[in-house]
Amino acid sequence: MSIKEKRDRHKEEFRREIIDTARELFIEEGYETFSMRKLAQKMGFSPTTIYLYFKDKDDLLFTICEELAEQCLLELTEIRKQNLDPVKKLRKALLFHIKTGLENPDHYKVLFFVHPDIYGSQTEFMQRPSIARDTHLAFKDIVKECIDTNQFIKADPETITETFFVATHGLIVMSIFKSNYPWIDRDILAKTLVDSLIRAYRKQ
Amino acid sequence: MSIKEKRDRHKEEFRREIIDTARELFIEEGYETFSMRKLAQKMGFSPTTIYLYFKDKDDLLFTICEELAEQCLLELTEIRKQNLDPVKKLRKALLFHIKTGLENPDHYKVLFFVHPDIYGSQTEFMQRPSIARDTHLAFKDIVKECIDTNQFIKADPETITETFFVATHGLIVMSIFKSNYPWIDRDILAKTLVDSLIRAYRKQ
DNA sequence: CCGATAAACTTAACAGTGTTAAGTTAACTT
DNA sequence: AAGTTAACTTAACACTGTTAAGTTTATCGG
Repeated sequence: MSIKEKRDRHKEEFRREIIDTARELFIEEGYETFSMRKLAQKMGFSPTTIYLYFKDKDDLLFTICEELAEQCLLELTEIRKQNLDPVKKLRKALLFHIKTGLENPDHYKVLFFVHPDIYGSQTEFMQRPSIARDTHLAFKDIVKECIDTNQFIKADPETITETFFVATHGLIVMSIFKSNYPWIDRDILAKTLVDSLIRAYRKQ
Repeated sequence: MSIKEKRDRHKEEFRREIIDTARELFIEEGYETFSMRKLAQKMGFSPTTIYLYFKDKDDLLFTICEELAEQCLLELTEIRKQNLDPVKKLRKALLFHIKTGLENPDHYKVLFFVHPDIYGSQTEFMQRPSIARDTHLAFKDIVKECIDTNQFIKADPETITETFFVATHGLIVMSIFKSNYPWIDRDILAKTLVDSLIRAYRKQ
């Protein structure tokens, strides 16, 4: 069994090597011009070899981007655990979401613009463990905290979470795809957006 | 000159024919699978012919989508002229923006996800006449009206306009690319988002 | 009416893309 | 040593957008 184990480990290592080289190429080339053939050439292998380790291009790119999403989830969990005012935590979390998106435009593109139906239905999404699900739940928990501590008006946490998410998502996406937008300063718009959203749900 | 005019008119007509056929194909195929070769085949021409009327694929698709954007601008101008409470007008305009995006996902994709730098810098964008510019200005004017009639707090109209725009944009984009999102009802989320944004800037 | 010019359109090709069936080489098992 | 299996490659399919060069067609001046 030791030999089989060794082979398996080697296979794992090679998979990692593909991921790492792919990430490099992906970052220097960007989503639009990344190609399986370029990756294969960079690795000194034939393009078909990659298909022995990944189902297809989307599968590979998604693996890369999920690793970034995982890091973000960790950071988000960190924010959630901090001994801070829930509203301040929410603000921090939303601004962190925006910051991460803006700093990793290509990763963000893959996470939200390829694999169109990876989410499935809501129940599917909520049952199957995924980083996207856990991130959503982390945000929702902070929102719940805001309501439970009477700082937010009584409203459906799910609705608030989705409202906040799409709004921040919009800022990221617009900034990523239109290089000169927003016209006003990015950071100011980010803060204004987040503060506006919070103000709409804050009591008094 | 009459013959030259006739030729020019014919050329115009043929251009229109390409646009109309392309829109048909574009709507039935969607952005991802629309191709110049399919269009040429549908028209009974060689693919190269299209390049005599349009610079490239993006140019053609953008022309199609700008026509929809033009219609929307007209509708928006209509709303602006209505004898209504400015805040109600703003609400109507924002909901109309969302509705149009959701009803024409492929057009929306082209308008915001191809031609990444058509906008240019803010001054360029503001000087060169374009539908995007006029739409932006139309929204901003409604926002100004809300401030001038003392219904909105005193804040920079440009900042508010951009904040509102990216937020609604986010809802549209998320709905378009993730077919099952949002989990809660689309229309409810749209109303919640718009009302939240307005609430954040409304006096009292 | 005829030859020159210009416009309209096509053929064939370039340079790519993702992906797969089939074949080859190398390593391990019996 | 022979058979099996895993790893990897070759060659091809079926596409994509785009362009240089060639052909057909129609208009214009003499």
